[in-house]
Amino acid sequence: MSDKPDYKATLNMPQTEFPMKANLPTREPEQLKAWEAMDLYQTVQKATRGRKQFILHDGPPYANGDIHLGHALNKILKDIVVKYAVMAGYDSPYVPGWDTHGLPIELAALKSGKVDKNKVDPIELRKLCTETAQHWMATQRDQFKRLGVRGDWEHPYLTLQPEFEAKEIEVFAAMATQGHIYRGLKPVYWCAVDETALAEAEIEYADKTSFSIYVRFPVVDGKGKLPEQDTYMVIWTTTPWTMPANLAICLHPDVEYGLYATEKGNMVLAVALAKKVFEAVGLPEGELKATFTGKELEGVTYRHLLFDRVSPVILGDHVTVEDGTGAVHTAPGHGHEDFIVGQQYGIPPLNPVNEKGVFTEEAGPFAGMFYEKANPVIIEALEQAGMLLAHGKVRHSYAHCWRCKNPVIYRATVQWFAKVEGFMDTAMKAIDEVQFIPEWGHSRIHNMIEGLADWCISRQRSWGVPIPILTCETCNEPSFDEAVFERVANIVRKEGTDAWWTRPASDFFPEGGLVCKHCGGRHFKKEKDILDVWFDSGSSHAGVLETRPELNWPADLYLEGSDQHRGWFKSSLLTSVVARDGKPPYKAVLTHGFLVDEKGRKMSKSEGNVVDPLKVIQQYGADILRLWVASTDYRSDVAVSENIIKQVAEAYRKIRNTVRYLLGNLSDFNPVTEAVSKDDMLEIDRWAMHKLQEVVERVNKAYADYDFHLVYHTINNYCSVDLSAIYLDVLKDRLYTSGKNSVERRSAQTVLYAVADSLVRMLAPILSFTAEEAYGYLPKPADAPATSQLLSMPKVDRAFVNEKLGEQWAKLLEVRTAVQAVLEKARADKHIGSSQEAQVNLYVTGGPEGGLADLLQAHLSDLPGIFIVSDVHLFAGGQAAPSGTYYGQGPDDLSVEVVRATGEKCERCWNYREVGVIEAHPTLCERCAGVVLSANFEE
RNA sequence: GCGAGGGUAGCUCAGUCGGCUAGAGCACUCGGCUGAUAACCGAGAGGUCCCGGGUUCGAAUCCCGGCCCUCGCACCA
Repeated sequence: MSDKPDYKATLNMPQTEFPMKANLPTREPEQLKAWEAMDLYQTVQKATRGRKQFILHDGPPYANGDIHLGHALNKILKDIVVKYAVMAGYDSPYVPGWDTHGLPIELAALKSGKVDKNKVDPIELRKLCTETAQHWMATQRDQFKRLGVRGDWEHPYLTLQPEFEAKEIEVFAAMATQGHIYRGLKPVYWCAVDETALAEAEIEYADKTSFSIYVRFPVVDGKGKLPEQDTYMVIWTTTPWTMPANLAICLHPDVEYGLYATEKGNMVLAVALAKKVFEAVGLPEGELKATFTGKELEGVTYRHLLFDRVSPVILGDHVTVEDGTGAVHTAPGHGHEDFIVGQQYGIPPLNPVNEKGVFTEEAGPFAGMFYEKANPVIIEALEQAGMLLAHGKVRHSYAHCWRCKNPVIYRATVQWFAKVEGFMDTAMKAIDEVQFIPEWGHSRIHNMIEGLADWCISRQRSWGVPIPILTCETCNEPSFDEAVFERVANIVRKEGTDAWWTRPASDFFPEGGLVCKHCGGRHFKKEKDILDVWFDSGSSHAGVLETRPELNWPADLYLEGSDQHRGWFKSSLLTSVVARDGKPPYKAVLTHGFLVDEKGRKMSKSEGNVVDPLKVIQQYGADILRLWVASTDYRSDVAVSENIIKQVAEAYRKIRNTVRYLLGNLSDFNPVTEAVSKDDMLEIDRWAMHKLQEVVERVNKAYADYDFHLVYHTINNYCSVDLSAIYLDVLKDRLYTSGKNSVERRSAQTVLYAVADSLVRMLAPILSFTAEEAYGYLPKPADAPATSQLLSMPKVDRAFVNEKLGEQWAKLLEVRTAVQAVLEKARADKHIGSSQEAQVNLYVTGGPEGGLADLLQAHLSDLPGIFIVSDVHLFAGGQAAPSGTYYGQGPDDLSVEVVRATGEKCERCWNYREVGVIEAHPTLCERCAGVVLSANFEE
């Protein structure tokens, strides 16, 4: 031994290669490669085969564009659920999917310029669409993988896969053969310039100047309420060209209508609007002769003078008294509400406008005119017929085609529908079996289905699954022949849906040909429309759960944003209850909210508050994004901003450092051979084990309840308070200065190992990268799995649950807090610096048996360690009160005094003690000298 | 307009059979340590529990009425 012994070298300082700096953006991709190399997904699947299943069925995102934060939120939540399920003992396969058909992809393909929009062959276009969809699917797949999401990425499901399409056709067939599919007229947005129907998504609103006309219709049958001479219903409209299609006038049942005598006859209009209307038509306000509710006027009829047609007055809740006359011109062929209310009264839509926007013969004198050009002509005709009260111009918001920017019209066209009425009750009954999380999801979807109109499932496009209907060329009646559907499904299963376009209709005939049930015709044509993409994704429960051997129908869980109550949850439910015997496709539905910024505003490019997940990954790492997801209560809206991400990154560092410190103190610990049994543990270590059980219990419950933010907060608090600020701080002296193999040190390490091991497990579903990294540094038994993701969740070890111990230590920690307050006073005056420079005197008057005095007395030898001071003196039984400069009150009647510690600073443990008791080590306290001596002896 | 959900420190969240002075972590400020060191420990400051009524001895919590935000629907004749 040299003259200047290096006592620091005799300490057991933490040692670990686990880096403090996470450097996630570079480390994570390496981890991903390692997972790829070990085929993580299949490895987990193999290891969990045969267990009880928990199937989360992935809702397919639309394969169009890079992922945004909403995607990331959704996929990370799913990943947490699935990883927890596996760790909780289930076989939980995860097959991700994509929605690959539909308009946005078709438009993107058209926009690519590789095909001529006006003369493109459907097959050519569909090929291009396939490429577009595949491209984005691959892009998104890589981005999802980068998030650390574990799934069967090599075998995802796509709605364009033949097997999926065949199943979808079978679902359609089931609906059709049960009589739930029909063909009908429905007004859709129509661009007369592009000559195509437009989806809602292709509409944009812009200001437009329109005509504004007031029109009167003479009453024919007043139903005993209205006079039939010189009496008129008065309406207002901004679209004169829809007058030829007028088939009704709609009133609100509860609005008050007045019969006004004017110089132009008796007029019926809403009382609330009378003043405005008379002003607008330039008449003195008429004399109010009688009033009626709308309801009382139902069934009154009036004459359309341009077409000599008698039509009814009907009722509708959509009527308001904000504009117009309170009596709404109703043309079921040209308006959505008009169509619906018309349906209720059995008034079929009249559409005298062709696909070019030109009036047909049905429009009589206006036939051949472009609808917009007809406006002034019609106004003139109304004037001639004595119907026009006034005309002017108005500027208002109006729907335009997003591609050609021209105003669009509503136009009734032939569409295919699912008759929801036929299975609405079944659907509502089915959801009673479903668990909704949060619970309000049930009423939300219930209300939605209750008010559901028929589902328009046809689209006049090429990129999708065809409606597999053959129509008789002779009588134009559709065939619902089961054998045809079966044939289509079988061919599609082999060749994909291109076959519908490439093969002749006769290829889909059953053996022996097809005969029209109505006219006996033998020639059929193929339906040209395709199915709504919601029908695609709505069939995924059949197309995926029933076709993959590792999955099963129904799913245990669907997990999507709350907008999917109206979307995927609904469409899946509707197809399922029809095609699968009234059963819902899911046992539980979990929803998350939407992304907003710190102020609660939705994310939008124009607001500049959009957070890009790819950038967050680049800057902070996927684990930060994952931790952010876990930190939020996702059931309501989820706030995110640069600032919030930064804060999560801070919390991450705390957790990481805690884990690092644990690992550092376990570098020389073998949990198999060196663990200390419970009975040999120090009391504070048993208390730490007790606290760990509490945390494990709370975390398990939080996971099971999908309360991931409680997992986050529990672990965060645990790391900061119980571990870092209390237990680990107290432990330092013992870990560093005790003999390497002493029971004191091994006892602490036994706890630290349990804590580190549990933390890795509890964190694995959330901080998948970091948990895996830490797992690599954790001492492990020989049979430990190759990945942290195959560990089980820690279970509460009842042997360590000790409520009494918990209470006692809660009290001791209260005393500790009081001591720290007094230490702080002494420190503020520079009386002490390190707390080890202090001695603490505790004054307490005995109190009841088992009271504070007893508690302190029993733990007297532990107290210096707990307070991290050099000495503690206890004065129980009413001895002298504190007389020093630094004192304060503790719990009960405890007084705390801080004085400078006596003795000298031990060079090794820095406590103030009597040093030099053992001559060989004149600067060490007796304990340290002993440790050093026996260490030398061992060597 | 209708339906659903939400509003507690700067941030993320606890807190309901109504009950101590509304809590935690982080961030912030100040201090300590220098044997977890781009760490660690301590202390402090920080709140009109969205607003206004009501019930009650007592309301973040229950009731009524507003405001704001989010999702969905409807409307824009």
